[in-house]
Amino acid sequence: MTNLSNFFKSAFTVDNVIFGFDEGDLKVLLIKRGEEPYAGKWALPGYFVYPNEELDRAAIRVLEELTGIRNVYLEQVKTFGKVNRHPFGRVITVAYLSLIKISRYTIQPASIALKAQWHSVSEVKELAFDHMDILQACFNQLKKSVRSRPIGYQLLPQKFTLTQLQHLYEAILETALDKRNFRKKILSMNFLIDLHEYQEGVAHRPAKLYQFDREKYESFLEEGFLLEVK
Amino acid sequence: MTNLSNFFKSAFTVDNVIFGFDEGDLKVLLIKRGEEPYAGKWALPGYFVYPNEELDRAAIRVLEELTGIRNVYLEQVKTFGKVNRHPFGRVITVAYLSLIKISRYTIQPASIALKAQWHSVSEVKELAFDHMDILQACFNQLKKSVRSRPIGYQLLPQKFTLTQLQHLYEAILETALDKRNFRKKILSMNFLIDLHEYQEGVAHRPAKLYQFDREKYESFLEEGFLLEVK
DNA sequence: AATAGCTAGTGTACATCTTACACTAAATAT
DNA sequence: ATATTTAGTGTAAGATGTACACTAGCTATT
Repeated sequence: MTNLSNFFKSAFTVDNVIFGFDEGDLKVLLIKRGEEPYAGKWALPGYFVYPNEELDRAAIRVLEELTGIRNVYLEQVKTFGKVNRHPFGRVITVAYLSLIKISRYTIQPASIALKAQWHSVSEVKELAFDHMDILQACFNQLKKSVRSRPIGYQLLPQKFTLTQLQHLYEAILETALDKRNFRKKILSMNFLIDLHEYQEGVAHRPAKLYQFDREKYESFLEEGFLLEVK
Repeated sequence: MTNLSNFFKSAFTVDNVIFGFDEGDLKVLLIKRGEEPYAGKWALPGYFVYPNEELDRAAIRVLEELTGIRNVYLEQVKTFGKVNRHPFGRVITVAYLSLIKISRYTIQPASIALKAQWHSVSEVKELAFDHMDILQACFNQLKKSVRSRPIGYQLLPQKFTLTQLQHLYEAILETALDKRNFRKKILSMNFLIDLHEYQEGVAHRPAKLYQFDREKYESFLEEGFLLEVK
């Protein structure tokens, strides 16, 4: 085949897997589609990339257009390209991942999204296209990445307790962690600042409050680390 | 924009980053392009994906067509999609990675490849398109993945010495490793079989020969491990 | 005022792993 | 006989991982 124009008949989309955390529960943001194909079905918030648009920017734009969410960091995870994954033609999709604090964002469905809602990850059973595969791949990626860099900065209140941080890890890793070992490990990494302040108005012994040492947190983000917790 | 047909004017390609190892040197397989754009320039072996072709299969096909290499395991790494990365239109490319034993394959350039040659990774300075970026990203990925699963099965002779295995790690990680610690670590993982045989005809003390315990090797491939060597 | 209920917070002993480091062994070449 | 080359080996000290149970301090309830 020497006529390259035959190749220029495909399209590509971006799909965003936005994990949300609030008060101990891990969720994923889905939209109810108002456009064919799969109109009326739940799907990941995704859409076509404009011909003159960077992939990363498209992911950001599409997310905002469909859900109203902006100012999130999106990370490319994997590209899905099965021949018949889209009924309208050959469409490959680049999957992006983010993890945000649910209460910090207001969801405003628009464009082809009739609704946009948080769903518990474990309860999602059926999605449009191959979005279940994409969700699964991104969830696996999330679990992996938790072990190699710090999380929490976007997810917890500015002042938080060690128990809150532990619950975040437990939600993502889907496992229980030993309180003492978790504290030892996290504190030894030295990216938390002890505020010498305490919770107020709780019906039990109040917990100490911490915040992230932003500089150290960010240098770990770049360099990565290896955190194994049991 | 409601007319979706405007989106179906793009193309996608696959690009293969094939790392090769033989006798201690880490190389990458490049082709000299015989087609515009970048005719006459060195590039990664990549080409357009057919509209009815799976991405993974396309990567395999393109690699064979351009270089004659087949039966390799290719792993998707990342998708590159800068708007102007291809002068003929919007083309995003999915990068695939493999690591093979150079002497086990015969290179036969064909199709748009005028030549196909191994180049030392560290000496590659300029490539067509954004292929330098792609090469860099794949090299980083290779270094990472070496730490989480076994390598060598495809790269070393069936019977090999621990020093050969160490040289492989050193070539990929671009660092020197401590002989005793490396041996202790590798042997403790238990995926090597001591053959109780020795090198012959070498002008020094002959080394013991080992082979991989295929079952254990493969179960590690699936489950992964965490190997830190210094 | 006493107590029940709840979550916070803490230490240790043991085993395992990491790291740095230098000499002897066994072959060929001269 | 000796030089040259690579193979092969052990240990001590420190760091890290793991399992595990009790006391502290608040509010709510009676």
